[in-house]
Amino acid sequence: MAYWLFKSEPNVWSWEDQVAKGAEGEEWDGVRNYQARNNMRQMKVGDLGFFYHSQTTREIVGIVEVCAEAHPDSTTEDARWECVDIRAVEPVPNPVSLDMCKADPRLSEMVLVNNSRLSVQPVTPAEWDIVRELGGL
DNA sequence: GCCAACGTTGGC
DNA sequence: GCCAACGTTGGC
Repeated sequence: MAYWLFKSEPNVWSWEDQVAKGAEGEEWDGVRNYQARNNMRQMKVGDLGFFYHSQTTREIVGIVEVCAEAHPDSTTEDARWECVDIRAVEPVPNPVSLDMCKADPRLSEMVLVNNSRLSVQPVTPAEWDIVRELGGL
């Protein structure tokens, strides 16, 4: 079981959009970055992830679960790009902002803090627990 | 809206 | 295979 973080601009695909998809889930398509794709290739069904809103509120707002492993991205003909499907599991009661992550010394190695441009990131089990706790879960 | 950081592309 | 130019992302 591994942990991840998915970043999305809420005006393009928000947590509310993800929740509306329900248990069926939705393709995490549109990723055109090799590092992010390689992360998705490593995902297994049942892996959990944080859902992060970039650009606007900059906070972790929900928990998602991988419900389909990497497959071709339906939004391109280019066979290089693959994506997984994810479904919403539960909201984070107290969204965890980027500032909160930066302020917590235990999260100083978090990819979100150090490489803000990577859109699909790994999260360590220790970071997972800390962020859940900060979020009130 | 600006700009720094980063990734990708393409000429050589 | 290097590197300059360019495009994109995302925090501020």
